[in-house]
Amino acid sequence: MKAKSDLLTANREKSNLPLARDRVRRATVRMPSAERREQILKKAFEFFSEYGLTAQTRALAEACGVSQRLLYSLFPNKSALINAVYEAEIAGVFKAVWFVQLRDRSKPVEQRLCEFYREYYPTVLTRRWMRLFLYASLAEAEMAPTYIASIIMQLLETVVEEAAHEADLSMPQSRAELQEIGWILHGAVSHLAIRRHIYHDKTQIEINRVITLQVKSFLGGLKAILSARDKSETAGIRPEPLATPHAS
Amino acid sequence: MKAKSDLLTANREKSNLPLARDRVRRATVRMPSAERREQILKKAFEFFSEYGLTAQTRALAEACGVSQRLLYSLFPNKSALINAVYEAEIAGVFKAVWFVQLRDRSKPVEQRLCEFYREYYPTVLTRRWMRLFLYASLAEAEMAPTYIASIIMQLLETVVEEAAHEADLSMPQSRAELQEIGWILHGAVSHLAIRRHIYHDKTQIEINRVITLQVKSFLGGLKAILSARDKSETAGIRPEPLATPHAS
DNA sequence: TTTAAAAATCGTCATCTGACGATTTATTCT
DNA sequence: AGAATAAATCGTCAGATGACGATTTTTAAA
Repeated sequence: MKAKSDLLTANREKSNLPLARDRVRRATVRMPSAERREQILKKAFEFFSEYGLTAQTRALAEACGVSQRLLYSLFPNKSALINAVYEAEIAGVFKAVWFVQLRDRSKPVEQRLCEFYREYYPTVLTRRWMRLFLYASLAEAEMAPTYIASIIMQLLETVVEEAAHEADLSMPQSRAELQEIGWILHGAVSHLAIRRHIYHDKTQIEINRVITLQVKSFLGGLKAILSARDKSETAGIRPEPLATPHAS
Repeated sequence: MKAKSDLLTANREKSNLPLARDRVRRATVRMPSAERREQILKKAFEFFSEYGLTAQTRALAEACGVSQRLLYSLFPNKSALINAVYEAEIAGVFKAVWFVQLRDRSKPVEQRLCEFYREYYPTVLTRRWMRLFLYASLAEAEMAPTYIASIIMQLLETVVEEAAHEADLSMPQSRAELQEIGWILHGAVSHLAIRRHIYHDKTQIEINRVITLQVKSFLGGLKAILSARDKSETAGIRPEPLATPHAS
């Protein structure tokens, strides 16, 4: 057998010989190109996130119930198609309101963080999003950094600033350190998504419960790595070398 | 151009026409098959972790300086080759001593955890290890769970047990919850590796510094999610419903 | 030095795969 | 209804790509 072991590729399982008659069901209805384009992008998102960026256009076309050639009428090439999917489904899902909600000091930070991650997790860190993001990051060097640089960095700063403010802790000395601290929580939540969606972790504990644990742990831990705030300053990064002393 | 955009595949960059003469340097020295096998496995590790499991055997052979056919004399097929790599380079790198060191109560847990992760990170969570692990996890469902189930679970329990013991905190009610708590730290460190090796994070903060922050944060946060220990018990999971109360 | 076993390569097959010119089929406009 | 336009498919090309039988080359034993 010329198998190729499904470990390596992700072709349609359709080994059933495509006899001339009874041909594969193709586009039954004619759509305006823009609409069909959207439909294909949607399917492509599912498809590539499941089988990887190296999965074949023929298989995608089949999944769309459309001829492979049509893909090339709507997109100049495979790479452009993938980029379009990435643009639509990866880069554009973060909601701007989240920043507002995270800064709403009428609620305690713990609540704000829990609420945020309980929405962020099922909205952004879905199986499809995670997988496509990882496939893209592994293959291409630019995609992940773009998303992270433009959005996550801002998020990390907001989270740490709000948490530090409420606990009366001084902000980290440098922006880099601030980000690493923000990543402690954001990384834990992201890794939770990776475990569940990529590593197929079977843990049954409810997501919201886990997020609560992570948020509580983060807020509690913050006191151990940031020094108490010297009354005066309000927010913003002060290049004050208070620093966290190295340990051991 | 029939490009295929290097986003999608990972063929040798050798577009330079392989003129008949001046042919590619091939195995100059004859090796006993076992030795050559090892050499190929080593290269294959670099190769597949860099370009993904779908990268081509011809390119691998070239990287090895060996004919493609030889690969098939040493391994029954590509899939078996990949499994051999995974077995050797992914599954077998965890050092048993680490468990002993983590349980050495003559040192404070913070020190033990820092020392452990400062060794675990550069030993296990290397660029190659991470990338191959992810490629394999994305493609195959069994690989990650095997590693995680057999080793990491045990690690998580050790970490939480040691940390809880030193801080006089009661152990979590269930094994599942214990693991989720252990993942807070382990996930943060793992995600750090993902950021640096997969997302190409440019942060310049030294790894050991970050690990210190994460360990401190974890230990500090533990007090916020585990209740103080009722004097008596020593260790091991007690199915005592002390539990961490749900929040918000 | 001869010779046999092992190591390594050559050459090739069958299929896969991205790409796209040519053609057909459906829809809309007059 | 007939023509023009857009939607979709057919069929195919050229280069990949896993696999492997046949052959050559090296090494070491006799």
